[in-house]
Parts: sequence; C-alpha cells; structure tokens
Amino acid sequence: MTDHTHRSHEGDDLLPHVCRACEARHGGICSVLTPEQLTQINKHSSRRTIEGGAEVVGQGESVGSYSNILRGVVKLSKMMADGRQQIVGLQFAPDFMGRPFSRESALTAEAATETEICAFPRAALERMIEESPELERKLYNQSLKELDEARDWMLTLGRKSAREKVASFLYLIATHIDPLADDGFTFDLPLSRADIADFLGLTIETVSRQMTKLRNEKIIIVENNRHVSVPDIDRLSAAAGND
Amino acid sequence: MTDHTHRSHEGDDLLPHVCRACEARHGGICSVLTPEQLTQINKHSSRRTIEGGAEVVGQGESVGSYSNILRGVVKLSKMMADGRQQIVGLQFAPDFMGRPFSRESALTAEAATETEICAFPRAALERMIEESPELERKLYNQSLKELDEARDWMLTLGRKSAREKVASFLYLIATHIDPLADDGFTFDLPLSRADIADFLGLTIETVSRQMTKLRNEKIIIVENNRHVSVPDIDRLSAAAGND
DNA sequence: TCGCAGCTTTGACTTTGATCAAGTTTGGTT
DNA sequence: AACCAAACTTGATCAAAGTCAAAGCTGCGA
Repeated sequence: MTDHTHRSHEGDDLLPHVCRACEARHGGICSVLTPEQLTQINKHSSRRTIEGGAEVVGQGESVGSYSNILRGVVKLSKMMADGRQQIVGLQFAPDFMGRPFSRESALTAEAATETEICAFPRAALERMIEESPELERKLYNQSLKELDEARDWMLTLGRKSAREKVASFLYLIATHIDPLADDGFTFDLPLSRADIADFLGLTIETVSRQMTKLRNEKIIIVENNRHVSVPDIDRLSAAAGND
Repeated sequence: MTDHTHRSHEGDDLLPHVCRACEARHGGICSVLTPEQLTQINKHSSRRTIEGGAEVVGQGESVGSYSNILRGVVKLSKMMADGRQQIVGLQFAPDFMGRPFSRESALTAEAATETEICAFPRAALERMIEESPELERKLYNQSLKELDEARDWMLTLGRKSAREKVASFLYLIATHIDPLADDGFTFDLPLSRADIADFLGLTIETVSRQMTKLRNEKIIIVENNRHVSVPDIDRLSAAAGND
C-alpha cells in the first residue's frame, strides 16, 4: 500500500502534473475520469486566476468554456432591466461551473473573492461527456445538488425574516468554507454587505443592522467587518430558523 | 407515410396500449424510449388519478416510486418547523416527478388540481436508467430546466414587489397551462389564493389585493375567483417586471 | 332553494424593512 | 503618518406588506 498522505492516489505518476494536487480530483468532476481521460482533457485545459469582483461569464453572453473552481467563491446572479439584482447561487471549490447543452448563459458568474479555475473549451468537455457516462452522471448529480440548494434558498427568500435570512447566510458560509482555525467556526466572509444583501433579497442597511443584533447577542463575533467567529453553531442554526 | 393525426407514431402498434395516446410519449421521458423499453417498463407502471389537495409524497418520507404527470398540476413545497410554507416548484404534464439517487424526499409533492400520473417503482426506473443513456440525458435535461426555473423564481421572490409577484405568477400560469379558449389566454387557476401566497412568499390578503388592482387596471379579467382571461399578455408581462 | 362552510375580499391598524441622510471604520496610497 | 475612497454602521422617517377582524361570495348538500 502506498503512502496516502497529501491525498495522493495510487497511479498518480500517470496523471498530468497539474492534476496531481488538484482539488477537483477529490470530489470534483475530475474524480470520475481515468488518468488517460485526464491527460486528454488536459491538452485543452488552462488554469486561470480571477481577481475578486471580475466577471467570468456575463448574462446573455455565449459560453465558450466550462470550468472547475479550484479555490475561492463564485457568485451566480440575475439582473432585471432596472438594475435590481439577485444572487441565485454560490459556488465553492471543487464545484463545476457551466450549463451543459445551452449556448447562452442566463446568469452572470462573478468571482466573489480571488478565485482560481481550471477551464476547458466547450467542445472538449462535450466530447468527453459523450464518451464517459460516469462524467455525465457526476454532472447530473451536481445539478441535482444545485437544485436542492436553490429550493432551500427559495424557502429562505420567501418565508424568513431579515434576522433569519442573515443568520441563514452566515450558517451557509460557516458550513461551506474551510475554517481558518480549528477552534470551531472561524472564517472570512467571501461577500461584501452589498453582495449579502443581493443574496438575501434585502438592503445593505438591513443586513448591517441584523449583523449588529447577532453580534450584540453574542451569536457571532465580528472583527474588521469580514472576519467572523461562531462560538456555538447550534445557536446560529436556531437563529436561522432551522427548527 | 402513415397518418400522423392524433399524434400517432409509426410503429405505434408495437407500443403498449396505454402508451399510444400518452402525453409522456411527446416531450416526456418516455419519448426517448424504444417500443421494447416501453413494453418493459409498462409491466411495472400503473396509472393513478389523484384528487386535488392529496399528497403524493411527504417531506422526509422515503420515495417508493417515480412518476410522469399526464394531466393536472403538482405543487412541490417545503415547510418549516413552525408551519411556514413555501412552494418551490410547480410541475405540469408531461413533467417527470422524483429525485433520482436519493431515497428521501426533501419536498412534499401535492396535487394542486385533480391529477393523473403514471407511476414506476424505483428499481424498475433505475434499472432502465442504467441501460439507457438517452433516458439519463433526458432526466438530466429536465433537472437543468427545473434549476433554471428555480433560479428565475428566486429573482421573483427576492427582488419583486407584491404586484410584480402576482403578475409573474399569472404570467407563469398563462404560459404553461393549455388555454381553455383559443381567443388568447383564458384559463382556470390551478391554485387557491392560499397556494398562490405560499408560492409568492406573500399572505392571502396581499395576493387578493393585488389581484383586485390588476383587475381594476383591466390587465386581467376574473370570473368566479378561479377563471382568468388575459386580454393583452404583453401588459401582464410588463406588470411582472419582465423589462 | 335554503343554509352553511370554506374561500375570498375589504377595511383599519401595526410591523417590518426600505429609503434617505449622516457618520464611522478600514485599508490602501502617498 | 496622514489622507482618501470605499465599505460599513447608525439614526430618523416612510412605505409596503402583514395582521386582525369583519363581511361577501360560491358552491355544495340537505
């Protein structure tokens, strides 16, 4: 049995060099590909770093590529003609980004924080989907997961109070971001107050007020606006209305 | 060339009898199955009529079967511990109902109107998915469609006014239900005011007031609460905030 | 056809969150 | 270290939607 620290795989020496330590090999779509397939797709893939705030794909633009998120957080949003905006999803590493079988994006994808992605041209990925039922199954499962998440969020948007919405957001981040310390739940918020408002269907001011209240109740500890600690995740969960 | 009226297919004589005039043969998941596969799945399928208001699957229940909607409208909803409820999706014929690869339902499915379904046992459908990539592709595409719809609705829930929400709902129904007359858009609402409120994240009273306003503005004509005509679909679309 | 239950509408009042308007903090830049 | 712009917080006021209460409809069953 070979050494399994650093998440190494048996047969890693057959893998393309860039894939060896890649997030997407573990849980991401690349986890269902064979070394040969990885070598194949790697001929066309390219890694890119996207600075926070930069747009990955614009609403209505044609989509030239798919990608895996290797690091960072990406917001998916929709905008109305008059400028009102709603964030309809957040994607974390090692999520797959892109809408198969559709040339046009109905969404804007924007990096919330500095983000690293691994991009593939449409055609290369689509060819691989045709050849690999496991890949298609993996993509199908991710879209089912996103559908579940979207529907959970619809309950939050439609039926929760501002306080519960803000607590729900903090709970979501606390449970999806790698914690900075292992003393429980400490993290940096990947979104600005304006983004949080767009995610929750609230205004910046309401978000700020509810954060202040949760801080006063000691449910969260905030430093420098972005840095948050949650001493008791169950109290936060209760504030979010999760029974 | 054989007669194509009544949506008949060449080779229909090979089909199971019940499938010949079935909605799901046209656009539904059965449209990708061969006559042999239809014969196979039909050994296990059963048609059922569900009265309006009856539950198909309860939140947290284990799911014993999948089904196609042949007629009627099904609401998918989520409920919080304290009873607050949100409808997270509406399904129309010939949509497929069920969440592959998950034993438990996170949703309640309830017939909004009298509904007819064609149900298959889990195992039979899952076996057929393994054997038919076309079927899996079809299911994948339906879940992508549902994801798009869920995200559209998130924008409605998070960022639209009560008036725009009610208009959005009416627009959705007008464009998804087979019209009663061909004089444009006339239909019976499949949902009660309480259901509409649960779909829009509003109260019954607010829904009622906004319906009254739209009626006074002649954007809709309402008779007997449930019967609605839309003289000018573009005005309704504008009221819904679709630019 | 009368009555009744459930659904829907309407009205008066309250509450929540939005808006408008200052301040304050933060982090980067000179 | 001082300045500046951007992000965030706080306060006062306002409007939209919720709540509570009562009255109309509608359609069904006796």
